[in-house]
Amino acid sequence: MELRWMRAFVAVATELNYGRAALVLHVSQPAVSQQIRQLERDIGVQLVERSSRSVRLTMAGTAFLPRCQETLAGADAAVRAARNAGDGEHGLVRVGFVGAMASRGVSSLTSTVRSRHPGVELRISASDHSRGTRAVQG
Amino acid sequence: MELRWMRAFVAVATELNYGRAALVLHVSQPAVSQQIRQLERDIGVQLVERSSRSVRLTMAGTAFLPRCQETLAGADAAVRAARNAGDGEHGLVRVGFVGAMASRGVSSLTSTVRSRHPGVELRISASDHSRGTRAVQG
DNA sequence: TAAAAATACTCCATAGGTATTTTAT
DNA sequence: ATAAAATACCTATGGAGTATTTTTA
Repeated sequence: MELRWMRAFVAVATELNYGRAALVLHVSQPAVSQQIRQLERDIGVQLVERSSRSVRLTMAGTAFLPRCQETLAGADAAVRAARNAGDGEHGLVRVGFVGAMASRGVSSLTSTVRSRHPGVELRISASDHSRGTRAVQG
Repeated sequence: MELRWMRAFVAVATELNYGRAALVLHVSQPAVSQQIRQLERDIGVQLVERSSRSVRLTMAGTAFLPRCQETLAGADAAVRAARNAGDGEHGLVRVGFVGAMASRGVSSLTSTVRSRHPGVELRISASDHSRGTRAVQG
């Protein structure tokens, strides 16, 4: 099963017309024909009843449609969730250390942070006096 | 977004090891690498933090995983629903008509039934006497 | 006969495989 | 030194396009 085929099926089921479905999907009409055939081959069940004059859904197609839409919506939600969680995972973080702190495992810590948050620019500065050292995010 | 990539991601997130994920997916290890890279390119966010010694999920990957599993489960459910609805849409149906019934729009009716339920073998018989005419499904 | 889907074919992109290299422990 | 992922490269399958044919209302 591939989402491409599901998208094609939803377009066809919605438009009930391969040509219009093709326009919606921004592909050619034969491409839609092929996608539906592959989908049907994959499932092993005919979903669309075609003639040169009308397109209808079979019972299987009717049962498939809402689940298909749910799945596509779920995929979109998954992508949004990932992008959303990824936001904030970039920018600049400045970190300052004072005195002996600077030599105690800082480098392994920074390499860990750098590999785990590769989009974040991390700037480390060691200093004897706390003046001028600060952490800024964004 | 394609389900293939989601399947690869779930395998990697589960195994936390590209080689084992490849075994689960029945593909080679470089294929898994490529699928994850395509997935990340598609989403535009890094999902997996790799080194030659460890595989971890980023925050985005952690957020993506459960939604991904839901989506894959949804796709399976959609396929099952279609197959289930398709069941019973095959077999043999014998239909008999008596007298004038046989000539009143039967052929258009049968052609409609045949196109809408292509897996069903439909046998029509016209008869003057009702003896021997019956409907059987299965 | 006209509108719409299927078919035939061609081309390109993507998927996947093997061999090898890089990297981190 | 070793185990694991990345890279390079090659091949093949699938996807998509154009042109054409078939079908049915």
